[in-house]
Amino acid sequence: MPQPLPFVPAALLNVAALKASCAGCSMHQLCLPMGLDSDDISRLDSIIGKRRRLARDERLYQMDEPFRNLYAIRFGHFKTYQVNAGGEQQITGFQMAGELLGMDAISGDRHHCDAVALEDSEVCEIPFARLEELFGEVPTLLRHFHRIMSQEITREQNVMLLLGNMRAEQRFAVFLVNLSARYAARGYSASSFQLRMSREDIGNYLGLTIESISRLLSRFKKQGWISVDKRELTLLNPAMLKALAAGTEQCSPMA
Amino acid sequence: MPQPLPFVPAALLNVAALKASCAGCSMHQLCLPMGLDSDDISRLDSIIGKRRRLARDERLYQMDEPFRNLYAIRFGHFKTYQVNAGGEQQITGFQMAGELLGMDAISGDRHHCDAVALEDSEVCEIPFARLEELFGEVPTLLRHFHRIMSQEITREQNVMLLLGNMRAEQRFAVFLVNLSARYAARGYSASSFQLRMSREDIGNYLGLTIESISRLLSRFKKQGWISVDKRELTLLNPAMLKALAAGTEQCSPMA
DNA sequence: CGAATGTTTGATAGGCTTCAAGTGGGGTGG
DNA sequence: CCACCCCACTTGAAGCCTATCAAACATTCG
Repeated sequence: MPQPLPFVPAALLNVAALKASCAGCSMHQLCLPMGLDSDDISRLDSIIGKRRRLARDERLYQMDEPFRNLYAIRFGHFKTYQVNAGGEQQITGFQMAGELLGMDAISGDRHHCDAVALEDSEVCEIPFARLEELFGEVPTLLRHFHRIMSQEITREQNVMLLLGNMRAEQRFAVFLVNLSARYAARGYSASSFQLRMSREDIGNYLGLTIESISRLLSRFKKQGWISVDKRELTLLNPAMLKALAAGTEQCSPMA
Repeated sequence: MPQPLPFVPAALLNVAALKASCAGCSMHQLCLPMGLDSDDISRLDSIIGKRRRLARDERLYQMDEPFRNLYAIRFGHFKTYQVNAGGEQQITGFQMAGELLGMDAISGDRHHCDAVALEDSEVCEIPFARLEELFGEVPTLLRHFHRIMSQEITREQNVMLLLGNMRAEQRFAVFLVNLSARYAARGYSASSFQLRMSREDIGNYLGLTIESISRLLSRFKKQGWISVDKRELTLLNPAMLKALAAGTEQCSPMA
């Protein structure tokens, strides 16, 4: 089921030309065109390749595939994961509308992980070679691109902190609070949203098992901090969850 | 004690002008100027700020400090770490000569972690604003910079895999093999080197305790895979360590 | 309706942490 | 010069958090 695009006047969505451009995309305030004037946006538009729709579980790219494009998510959700020699996989992130996929492929000219749609989704193909050409003409774009890459670095550092130092309860609270903030930034409810990923995916991302995630959900529910029905989630006590995430509030045992 | 600079003809080192330039730096094949012709290297030289020496345990920058410069390590070693609200710290990386510090600060205009010298070290200050100007004139430099940032992203993804999926033994093997490869790339011995960081730092980085690191060192020594004397380390069975790191070889219990 | 998949819950086990004590080297001050 | 102390490290014992194993339950889809 495709995601609704909130906060975009219907008039804009009805104009095909605009709809197919960055200016008309509901995500342009969060995505690559952030901060560009309309002139520069149209320059960016001119290099954007075709849009690509993916069904749930469809793969956008695969590890070791040659790198040609970055991808901006128009709507939908993705996960990215690595597979090591032993066949174990580690999910390195969940991405949503307005976020950029593929930056880890720049250094080696081939993709370093797999990207898979968690639901029916659509991305903009951004040919990286042409983007590089554009950097010379649009310094604002270049600076914003650097910020995006840097942000990805800090995001991963935060995950390292999570995986290296936190107990299961805190990890899970961080995960929920993070999702909440990102939905809020997109104009969705901060307290009520749908988990697009399976319990197994969450566990893999957080360095825990599916059973642990299930138990955490049950415990948080029993404490009255959240309510869950399948993948429909509501944060009933965001303050407590934030305190848990920050480490202000103590961890209680899993039993 | 300052590190020796290997593989640089003494003639070069004796010319002060060259010594102070990227062209004369033993790390220019690994560092920012990689792949630049001599013309572009001198352009890069012209924007490089002052060199800065740091004593062991001295801090290069601190979290939340305003971001002005990237730093290229000329010699020595650093660690970078985050501190969360609860005061817990997580080391996000160990950096050595030829590597770049501070890229995580671009997105927020302030440093996202602390950087501390593990021994007497020297860095080149690279004013980021001037570097950005130079990007417009030297596309090769820009492309290499993107590769460096992307490489940092993939490095962190590998750490996420390590922290999320691996047992203590495998983590430690990955750590040793990684150090070995980086020293080899710098012309040092791949099998024999000094650990510049404390056991506690290693443990913090790998998501383990100092006691676990100590036990791992003892076990690896007992197995004949390494020899250790204080911080002097020799890999006696690199193949086994690589197999452990890859997950090909099974983990044995810690007892 | 039945098989397959995803999830929940319980019992047990194990790997690593925590707590504790001891070792050893380097530096300092007498 | 040497005794002392401090710090980093090592080693042992016990406990806990989470994984693993197992089974039941729910849901989806053919």
